[in-house]
Amino acid sequence: MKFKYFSVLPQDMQSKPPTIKEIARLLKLSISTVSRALHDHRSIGIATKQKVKSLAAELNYEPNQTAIFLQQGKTKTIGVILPELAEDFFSTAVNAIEDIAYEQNYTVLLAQSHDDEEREKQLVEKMKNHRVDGLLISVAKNTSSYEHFEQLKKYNIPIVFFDRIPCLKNIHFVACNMETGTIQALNYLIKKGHRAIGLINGPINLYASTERRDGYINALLKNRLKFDPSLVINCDLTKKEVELAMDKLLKNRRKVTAVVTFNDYVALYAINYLRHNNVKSANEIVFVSYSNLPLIQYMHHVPAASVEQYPYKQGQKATEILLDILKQKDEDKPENEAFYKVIIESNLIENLK
Amino acid sequence: MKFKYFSVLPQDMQSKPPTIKEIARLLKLSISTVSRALHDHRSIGIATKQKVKSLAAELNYEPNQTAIFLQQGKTKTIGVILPELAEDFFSTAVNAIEDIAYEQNYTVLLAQSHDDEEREKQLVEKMKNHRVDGLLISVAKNTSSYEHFEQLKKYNIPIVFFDRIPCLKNIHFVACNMETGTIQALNYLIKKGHRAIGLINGPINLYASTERRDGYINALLKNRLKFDPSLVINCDLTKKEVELAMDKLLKNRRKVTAVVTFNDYVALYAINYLRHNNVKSANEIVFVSYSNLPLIQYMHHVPAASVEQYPYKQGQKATEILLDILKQKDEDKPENEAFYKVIIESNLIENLK
DNA sequence: TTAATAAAATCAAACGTTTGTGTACATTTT
DNA sequence: AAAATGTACACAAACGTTTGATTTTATTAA
Repeated sequence: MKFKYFSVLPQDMQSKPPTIKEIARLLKLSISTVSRALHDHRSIGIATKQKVKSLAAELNYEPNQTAIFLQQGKTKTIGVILPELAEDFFSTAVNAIEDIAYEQNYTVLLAQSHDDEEREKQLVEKMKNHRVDGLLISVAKNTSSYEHFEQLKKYNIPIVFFDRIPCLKNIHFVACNMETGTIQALNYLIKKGHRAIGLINGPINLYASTERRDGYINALLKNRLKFDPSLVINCDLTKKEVELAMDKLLKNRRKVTAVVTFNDYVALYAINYLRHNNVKSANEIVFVSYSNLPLIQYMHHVPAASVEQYPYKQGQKATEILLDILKQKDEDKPENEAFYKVIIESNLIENLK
Repeated sequence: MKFKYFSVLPQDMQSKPPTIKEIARLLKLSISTVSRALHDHRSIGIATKQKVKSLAAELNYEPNQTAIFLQQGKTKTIGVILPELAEDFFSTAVNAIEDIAYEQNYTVLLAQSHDDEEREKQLVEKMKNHRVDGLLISVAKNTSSYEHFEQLKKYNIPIVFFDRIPCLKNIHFVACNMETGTIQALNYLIKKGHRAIGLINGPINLYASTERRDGYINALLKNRLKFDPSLVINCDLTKKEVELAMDKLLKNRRKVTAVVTFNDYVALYAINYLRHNNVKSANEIVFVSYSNLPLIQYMHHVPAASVEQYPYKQGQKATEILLDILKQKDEDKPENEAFYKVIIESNLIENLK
């Protein structure tokens, strides 16, 4: 059982990674000297620096991050919690987050809430335990209470929300203004002659839903059309509810000729529903959606236009803000009580036929 | 500048998170007693345990993981490096990895190589510095040298490869046997009467490409058809090269009536290429691909069948193996020189029309 | 030569835990 | 009554760093 400890170690296997302690011992120097030598501290002689560095290289020394984390009280890690990686919007945002974070030597601790509030809470807890320096969150669509976020403030862990942001006053966030995009979408449809335009919207508690609704209403009013509430249907974005919503729209007393959908997935579900139920008007209904799935161009019935939400830009901006906050904390700047509130304008993009 | 340090702290803001040290001080106990009390150690009196626990709860104490990491020499974190999160195969695999890891109280450090060997190397380095307990990797498609993986062995960080595995002897891996699926695919096509079947394959250095090729050849031979090398084309899976490959197949002296593509994306690119170039035979060519993109059902020209590669199962299995290895290490089991080599059989799944 | 200065290196504490060992005191055994 | 056992706690080292304060050594100025 214990025999292996008596075996002569074959070169490097099994041997613990080298530490500055080890280097110090070998070179008959103090630990602090080694540490400072490796950091090019001015109070260390050039000759010593050389010796230390070359031995470090030879031993393949790598500083133990966990020790540094403890010592410095930070982990150089940012946590990211988002609903669903499989959604293109989020995986693109993650690309940006990773890019920026790595640039500044941060690591990314990623986790998915799968749109489950309970899991989201657990993840926040986990991130806190892991002592991430900061957190980037896009909240689950049915998250209704925000205490778990408040907790982090007590731990002095800054949060930057992006895209799916909670309705709270004092938070940092980056989001896309969906209202402008929605107005563009409606103007586009109205100009094409559509009058009965449906809106398959998301959950009522999402700010994104409110924005779409507001844009929808405002555009109608600006165009001197009256707003018919029965043409706006909220759903939880699942396939089933989308189909129900589409069905409701079809049964509306007015003949709906265009539908604006919360995102490309909703559009897909709706279009698919029409096809599979052989709805006669299937090809007559024009869709406009949000999000711009890259795969959309390969679909059989392509939405006429999509509102681009700039996921990369959002992820990028959110990360930059978070890192900026962290930097300010490092520099011990007086607690800045201002909140970053970045809003990116959405834009309608017509899809090539 | 320094004024704020004199201010009376408003309840909890700014104050450092509580530690067991703090609890010990308040309760006039030793640090070790507090630690043991929180761990329900048998040598601590029940009354003391009560006092400690209730104060801990009151102060909202949470153990500082970074300290524990250092003390225990492990981080309860597994690193995951994969090519591209946006690919559905990988995001599904990540779902499994997260699920299993969280179940066993591990955290996941995720990073994408974007199929860039250089970046992959940097990430491996980063993971090593972060002292992840183990690594899950699906290698970049153009990775040709494997020294960066060898390095980790010296650090005693186990690696489990999944799906995209390198051609190395002594490694743990989970992969899908693409040969069986490929044979099924060819049998399917041959039974339908196809004789000139093209194969748009991946990069030559990927094992997955070899498997597909082998399955392709074997199925032909078993069916007493002769193998025509000009019908097999390797490419790097980019849209451009796929189109080139498709073009080559069209120009082949034999009239290709079916094409097997490396994955659904390749199929999409190929099909799209046919459509956009108004190739007359576009609708006559039957496609069979791998991977089963969930969105495939919404495409205008759906591959007739797909070889399922079970990304969730692969991710799950790989994580289980890694955690198992870690557990064995914990229990100080004699270094087991056996390597896990799990192979999951792929299966052809016909797509509903 | 001696004091003052600069340069180079060391000491020791700290970060927050865990854990092996030591030590009181009370309780039981002989 | 002395010895053995058990209970409940404290002490201190360790994990690998960083860093303020201090000491040693070499260099320069007076």
